[in-house]
Amino acid sequence: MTDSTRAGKRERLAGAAVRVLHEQGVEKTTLADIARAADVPVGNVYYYFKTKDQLIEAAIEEHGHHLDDMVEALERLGTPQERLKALVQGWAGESDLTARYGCPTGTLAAELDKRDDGLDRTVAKVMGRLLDWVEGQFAAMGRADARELAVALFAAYQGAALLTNTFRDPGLLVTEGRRLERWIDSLARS
Amino acid sequence: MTDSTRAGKRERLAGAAVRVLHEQGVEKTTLADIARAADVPVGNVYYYFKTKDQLIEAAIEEHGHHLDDMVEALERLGTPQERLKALVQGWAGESDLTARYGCPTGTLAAELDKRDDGLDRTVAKVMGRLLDWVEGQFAAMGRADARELAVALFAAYQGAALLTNTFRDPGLLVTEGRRLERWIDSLARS
DNA sequence: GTCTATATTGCGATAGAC
DNA sequence: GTCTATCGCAATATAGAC
Repeated sequence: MTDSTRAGKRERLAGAAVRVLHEQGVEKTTLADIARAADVPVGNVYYYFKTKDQLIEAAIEEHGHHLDDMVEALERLGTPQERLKALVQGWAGESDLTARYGCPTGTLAAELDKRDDGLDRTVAKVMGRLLDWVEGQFAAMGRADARELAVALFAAYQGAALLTNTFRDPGLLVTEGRRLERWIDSLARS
Repeated sequence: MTDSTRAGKRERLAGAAVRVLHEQGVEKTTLADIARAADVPVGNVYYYFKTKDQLIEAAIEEHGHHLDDMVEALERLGTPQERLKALVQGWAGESDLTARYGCPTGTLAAELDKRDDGLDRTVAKVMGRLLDWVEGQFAAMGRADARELAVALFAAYQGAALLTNTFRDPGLLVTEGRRLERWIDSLARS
């Protein structure tokens, strides 16, 4: 195992793809862009991934693992409302990156929907896992309408991320985050 | 003026572009796709638009006029909360189309952000006009935090449209629409 | 297993006939 | 003004040398 294969080129490519796809979007990103970011020769990509679609799929799953790790960290907090508010604070903490490139999950979902391949189903699954977890938190708060609340919270973030990106204004996401925290508190009290 | 130039090929092209760009996305749409939809020969497009970007720009402005017309119709309603609720109902009424292709404005904004040209600023202006109008309605309701509320309402819709599209479930937008209507009512009463 | 050189394709854009 | 034929380029994918 030489130094150049350290960490595995396949993993390097998938990891670089997550970053570059977020910054440039799926359509504007070439295999050369990802290969350069991963420090792997262009033609070599096809040894690890048969098609561009397979590399994108690996990137989506890698991104899904990031989200799973985040959820795992949130689980350590004491109450559901603390966990949800920490989730919102995490989103607000990425407001600068979001202003530049949008929400990684949301932009991916929007773009992949326009393609013929089935990759939009893959992002939908990743997004669905996080949405289910949010629903679980509201359910733990004793809310019968947990699903509807989960959709509302997640949609509020996704929309705020889109506006933040469109108007290049990180403050929008921060302000909306504070509003959502107050909203979560109000639900916990009722 | 022959029959084939009726309505103007330039207008036909811009109008067809609005539809096709919504359905297929900017990147997947070729000039040939738009020309076919407008029933205009491919090469002829360049007589009316010097570049693909200019055609997209014309499509954005055409879409902006649609939104302006919608706002004009809403203006005829008696109270700000009626106008805002009618806006939400209009969004919910497009839930099937939204499940298939997403919000026309939001998907356009997300995609154009990834491009080098300045077209993302053009969509931002169009979206900004609608956002300003919503803000004006909340202000007319006597709310000092009108801007924040406008962002919250618009973001809630944009996010719900994204989830509706991602999960291919029109019901999400309908349910979220009802929640937003109750929210508007609660603001009017306070 | 790794990398280079090249085949292939599809699209934006242009030249120029009518 | 309208349309056809084609150029040029960029990007995916492959063949095959090392």
